Amino acid sequence: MTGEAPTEITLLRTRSLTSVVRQEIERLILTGAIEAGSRLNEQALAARLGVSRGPVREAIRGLERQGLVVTVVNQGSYVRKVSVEEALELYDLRALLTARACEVIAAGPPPGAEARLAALVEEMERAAEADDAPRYYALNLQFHDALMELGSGPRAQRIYADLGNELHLFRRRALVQPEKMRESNAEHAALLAAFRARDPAAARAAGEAHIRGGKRRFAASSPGANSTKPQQTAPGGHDDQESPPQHDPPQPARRRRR
Amino acid sequence: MTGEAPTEITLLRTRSLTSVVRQEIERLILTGAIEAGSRLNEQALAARLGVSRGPVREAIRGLERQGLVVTVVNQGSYVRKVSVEEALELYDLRALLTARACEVIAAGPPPGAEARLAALVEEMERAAEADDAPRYYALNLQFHDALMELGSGPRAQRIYADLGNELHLFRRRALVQPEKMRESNAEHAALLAAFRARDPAAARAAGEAHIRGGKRRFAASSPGANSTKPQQTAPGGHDDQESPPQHDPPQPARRRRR
DNA sequence: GAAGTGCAAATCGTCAACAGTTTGCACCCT
DNA sequence: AGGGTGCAAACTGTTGACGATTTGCACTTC
Repeated sequence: MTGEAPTEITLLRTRSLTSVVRQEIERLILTGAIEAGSRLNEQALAARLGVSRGPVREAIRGLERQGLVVTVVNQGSYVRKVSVEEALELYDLRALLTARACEVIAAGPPPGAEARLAALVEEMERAAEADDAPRYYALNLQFHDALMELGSGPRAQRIYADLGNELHLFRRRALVQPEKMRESNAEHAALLAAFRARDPAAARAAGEAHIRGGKRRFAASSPGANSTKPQQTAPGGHDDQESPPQHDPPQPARRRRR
Repeated sequence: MTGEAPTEITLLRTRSLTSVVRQEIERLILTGAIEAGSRLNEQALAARLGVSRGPVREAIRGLERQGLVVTVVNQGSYVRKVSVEEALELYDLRALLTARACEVIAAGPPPGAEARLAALVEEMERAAEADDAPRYYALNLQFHDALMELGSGPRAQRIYADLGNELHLFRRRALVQPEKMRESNAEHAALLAAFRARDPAAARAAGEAHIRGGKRRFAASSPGANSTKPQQTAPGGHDDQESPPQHDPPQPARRRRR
């Protein structure tokens, strides 16, 4: 062919296959196409993506470090299952980062920051009135991303994003309920007011309160918070430093075929 | 069995080769044996560790996600070089996490926590008086790890550890100066006092102040904070999402042989 | 003499294959 | 009939090899 468009082949020149594969697997996990707790079959994934097992394995290692999957030695990799306790900690950490970002923004907001945030709050208001939960959800995401972008460095933003992804793994993300949207957006408005007042302490408090509110709403909608033990968490304490006395079958999720 | 000691062979049964390789490469990087900015030669590493290139590549992917190395497509992986700006952000984030941990500890210290921390401060005091910087450094590390362990969840601890590792990449860690040790340990003592007083707010402030003090001491000892641009940082904004208009040779660190 | 061009070596990215381990079913024994 | 054992298939872990790209030196040319 003479006039080749930027097809897949062309993309491979500027981006490693491993990178593409990881992004795709990550997408599959986050959208729930792979569902938490299930096994990642390497050759099945390789076949599905039309590549060899090498890139797939490398991609999985990255995901492992990212906290999305856990791997058992001669057994395979599983999509990580976050327990209630872990999810709550994730909320706490996000609260910490958000609060800090809000503090910074209030101390010296970049030009256009307030207008941008105000516009988002405005749109969320309309979405809430229309009971358009998906739209509210998307806007809310944008709002928080903007918060982190305006008030944090790149490293903090990445941590925040990673925490968000991990949170997705908590058995089917709790959907926002229509009623909660107004409550949530009221907190957004309070945050905005603190920004306008140039009050860092108030902004920090409002930011933390907002995420804690989200945590509370999350905990309330959590399905009973199944009292089973945290069961399958990250292998070692640090990551994989040493794990001598610990070897429990990740879960009885059977291999399905044969 | 006849009584075989846990030799290398035995270890391979319980721990993937990739895991061992990654830990080793990480050690090489953190101890400075590989020095920041230099290239990671895959087959050289493979030969050195006595394995094939596969595990080495997988290990590098993990390190990449961890933020210790950056990879350019058809060129190779480099030990990441953190700029002054990035190092300062890392300090900020550690301050955030430490402050939170201190707050939690002061709110309800686990049994034995205060005694454990007090003992460490005591030892650091003696090390400072003896001008034993290496020992002080090690004890200080223990102290902060203990802080995180006592006042944070596992996820926060891992983030903290990762940030610490990244900080090691800032061109030859600034050594603690004899004089600074007393200053630093005084802050430790203040923290301890806040714990004993069960004053979360004071503990939080003291914790944050301490890390900020460390940041200040670090910035002061920073070699001029070379005013060159951040040059080689993480490729894309988020990680590797998309990086179309960016392709600068990581650095003119030449390939050395031929 | 300096800049541009071409070639060859080194190295990365990817693939296919081999060995070891785990797993699940079927069979056998009690 | 219930439980234990053995075997075979599937899958992971690792290796070696091939093709593609980059890079640095040498040569040519202005």
